[in-house]
Amino acid sequence: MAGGTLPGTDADDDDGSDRVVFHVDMDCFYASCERLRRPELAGEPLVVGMGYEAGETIGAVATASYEARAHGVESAMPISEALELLPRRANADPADPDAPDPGEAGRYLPVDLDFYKEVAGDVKAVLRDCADVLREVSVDEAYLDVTDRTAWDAAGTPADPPPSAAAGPAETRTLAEGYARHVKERIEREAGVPASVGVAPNMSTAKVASDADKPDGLVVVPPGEVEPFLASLPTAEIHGVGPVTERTLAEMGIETAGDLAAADPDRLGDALGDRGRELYRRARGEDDREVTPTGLPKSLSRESSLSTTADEERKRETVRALAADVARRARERGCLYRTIGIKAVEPPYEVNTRARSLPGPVDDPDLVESVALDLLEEFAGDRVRKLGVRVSKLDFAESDQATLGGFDAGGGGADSGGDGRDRERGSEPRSPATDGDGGKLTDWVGGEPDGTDADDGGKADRRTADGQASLGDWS
DNA sequence: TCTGGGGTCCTAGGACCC
DNA sequence: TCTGGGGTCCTAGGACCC
Repeated sequence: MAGGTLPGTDADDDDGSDRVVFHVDMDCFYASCERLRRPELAGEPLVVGMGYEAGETIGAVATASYEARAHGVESAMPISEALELLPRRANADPADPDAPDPGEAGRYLPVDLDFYKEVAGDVKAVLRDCADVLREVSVDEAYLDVTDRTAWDAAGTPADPPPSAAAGPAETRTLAEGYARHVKERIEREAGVPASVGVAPNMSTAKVASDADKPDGLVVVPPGEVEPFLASLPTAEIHGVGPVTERTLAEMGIETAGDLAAADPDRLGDALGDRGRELYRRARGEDDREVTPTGLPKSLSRESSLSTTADEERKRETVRALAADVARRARERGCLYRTIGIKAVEPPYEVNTRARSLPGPVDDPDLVESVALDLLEEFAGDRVRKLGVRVSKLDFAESDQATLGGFDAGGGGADSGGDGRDRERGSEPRSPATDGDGGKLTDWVGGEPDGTDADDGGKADRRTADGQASLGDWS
């Protein structure tokens, strides 16, 4: 075992393993990044909108600074609604008596993900340096297993008065708390953005802890205090409880994590399936998931909203663009895909998905387009408000190392983790369509959505409805 | 809350195979 | 021809997360 650095870190745990898990959660990350490069925005209400363009009212709130949240602006809120709560500061003209009060106005900026990824790269560098196992959940969130770097032992000398931030009995400060503070301060110093850190013996509790005192929080939940820490929280605070589950639980009389922990697991299982039993365990602080490094993606997709339309050419044009983009990203990341799908959202908000699997993995932009367009045919004549294209059943085995980590070298770099390491190299260098067994192309290119044409011995009449595009690659 | 974009995982039914 | 059960793969939808 690598470095049982501290006395008592290794095998003294009674209940199997007292791991030390950190959950690091950047505070309103996009807003913090904007302030990093525009310090004059500090202290001002700031809204970062996705799908937003300067001066427009379209899009949704990706991140609101805490100052903006004080005005009621929330994540995912339409920009138009946010603007009613918090007018644009640009409109606050002191000379105009009708203009909003500058003190009651905020800044609105569009999302600049490439820049945020650069900053996230700095954060990631600190985290990698501080932990043996790092799982990046998203651009602004990660789990660290630091069991081998610190411990739950009480910190030695109570040199200074407890900073009071940590939950739990302040008098029992632990080495883990000190280490978390160190990590937090390094992030702030080296990346220039604030983070909240939750410290606990497992992932799900650490997650809740990082959320418990945002922003700039540090909440430590030692092994013995997990259940009491969780007990008073509303069920929605438990990771995995969304609006639907929250309602279901409430109907069962379960309002808090404490209620959940005391509920009958079989009853939860009946109501919610395996998830119910899992949530029961989490509410009790039981979570033995290992912190594992971020893996490679399982799917890649693009979608975009349209003003509701039934215009066929408009829909097809949108799908073509989305398909091209998805295919390009797949190629950049050096992955093949075996399933191509679309999403069509009809008003008011009916989500439809259709997908078709291929005989073997491919990297073929033309095929993505033709299959996506073909799947779209089913919605001919329907009004849609959003369209999407997705590839899945990804296969990185054949990818050349060069492109694997190669999300554009420059600004965009530092993409989410999973830089292609590990991965049982699948022995056979698979090339597109090797195991394709030739026939039945019509099953997935051109032709009717399904089943028709009884595939008569797979004669593969290579000229199909409209899928001529890339069949060549396959025969 | 009339809803932006990129993901993950789970469930359920059907096809197909043995 | 009737029939059981198990396993796998596929598609579609749903809930959830950030």
